[in-house]
Amino acid sequence: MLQSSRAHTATHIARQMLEEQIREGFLEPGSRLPTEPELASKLGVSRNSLREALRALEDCGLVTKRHGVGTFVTDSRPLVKGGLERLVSIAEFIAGEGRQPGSVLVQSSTTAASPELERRLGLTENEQVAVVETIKTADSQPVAVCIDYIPTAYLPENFDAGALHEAIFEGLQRELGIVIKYAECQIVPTTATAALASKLDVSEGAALLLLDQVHVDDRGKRVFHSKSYFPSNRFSFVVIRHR
Amino acid sequence: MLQSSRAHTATHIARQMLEEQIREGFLEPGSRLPTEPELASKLGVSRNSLREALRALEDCGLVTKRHGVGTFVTDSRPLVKGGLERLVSIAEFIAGEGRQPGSVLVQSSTTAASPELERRLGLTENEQVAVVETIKTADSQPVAVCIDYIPTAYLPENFDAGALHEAIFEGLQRELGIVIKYAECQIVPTTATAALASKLDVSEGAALLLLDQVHVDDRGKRVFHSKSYFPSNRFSFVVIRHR
DNA sequence: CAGTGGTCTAGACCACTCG
DNA sequence: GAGTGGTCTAGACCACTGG
Repeated sequence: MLQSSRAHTATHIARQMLEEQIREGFLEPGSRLPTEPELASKLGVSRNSLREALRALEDCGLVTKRHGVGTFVTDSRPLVKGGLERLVSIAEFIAGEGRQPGSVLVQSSTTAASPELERRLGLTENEQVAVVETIKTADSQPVAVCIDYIPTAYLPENFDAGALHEAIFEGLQRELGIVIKYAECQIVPTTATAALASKLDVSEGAALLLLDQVHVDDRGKRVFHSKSYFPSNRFSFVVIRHR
Repeated sequence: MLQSSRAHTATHIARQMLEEQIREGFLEPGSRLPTEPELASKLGVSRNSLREALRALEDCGLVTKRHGVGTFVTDSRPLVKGGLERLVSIAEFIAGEGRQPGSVLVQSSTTAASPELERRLGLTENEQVAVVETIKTADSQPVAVCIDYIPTAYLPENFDAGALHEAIFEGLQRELGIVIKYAECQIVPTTATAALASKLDVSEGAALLLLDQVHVDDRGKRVFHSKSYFPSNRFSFVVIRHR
């Protein structure tokens, strides 16, 4: 019996075994799984743990439950690409697509927060924010322009916010102990201004996707704001919408 | 003790009581909740049920948990508007914003499925699809153009697919017993063609958001495809992205 | 080390679906 | 009515955090 590096928990064990059997094709798409009590005893876990595992698989779209009927292996292929529900950095996103991520610093400065920023981040008046603008690349090709707005109040004296540009999540955690837990992401279609067009190597007026995000830490504090611009044809974002 | 209409389950009871106390301000933002065993006994439910309730509240962003520390009332305001993770019809979405939804049928016809459609819906060759195009309105103002593609194989002989245009989810369920469970939604920024511009009353080249969706039923079958176009300034979509 | 949330178990009963 | 998933309970132990 293979043991994976970590993940001893009963739920993980059940999830892994089921997922493997489904992905390897031992369980036919469309076929019914054994009943929950049966499966639980077969896998040597409690029914509760099994149910947690099944829930995870259902979230990934691998199985479908029907109350009073049974649990079935989903018979449509996975298909899913992006998965916007998960908050990952652009670099992680690019790496996940099998390409080489890069980041070019365009500018790093400090200005007064706009009223809009004050509202979004819950700042008091007259606060300063560090503004860090970068171009993200995949295999050296520009794929996104990202502008981060970080209140200087959170940063140490004379801290160079530009140093965070390559990996802001990791940087905040390592340098400042701030753990980003989720982002509220507003999805806005827009068109390329001349400035954005030249940075992204698209024509002016081309369709862009703007992800306008407020990042919140594990204490519920809104830590920073970011705007990321993606050309429509160079990235594909997907969300699974449940009824 | 108030009883709400339905929702007797222990989890729902716990969730409601906590949510009420948070929203009414009896629990200060940022304050710590009692420990789970305490809360569970106070609310008269098992710790397991309480934990399910807390998980739901965490998903809504009302509370935040920190392992080994406690559970806290999130201190940022809710802010959330759209919530793209939930699959709701455009009419429901509009009604949820407090406006009057409407639907105008533009055309209803039948054609051969494109290769792209065949791939997305897993069709065999030479299948026919019903194409239903509508303009969705909010308080009589156009806010979206929606085109649905439904394989005729799923429809009864001589069924008028145009009849579904007002409420396709309900129609499919009532007429055909098909229950849509989720959609795989691709998010695509685009610009208005002349045809779309006139229907949406925006200028040509204006930024639009296209939600390109494949709808899947409770058996994992991909039932129909839809494309919905929204002007950027008339709708706002939000996703909560968790790390 | 004490206190917290995270996970697990075994057993019970409820709610839904379908023949 | 038989069989399925949905929910609940009580009690136990594990894993993390912070003083």
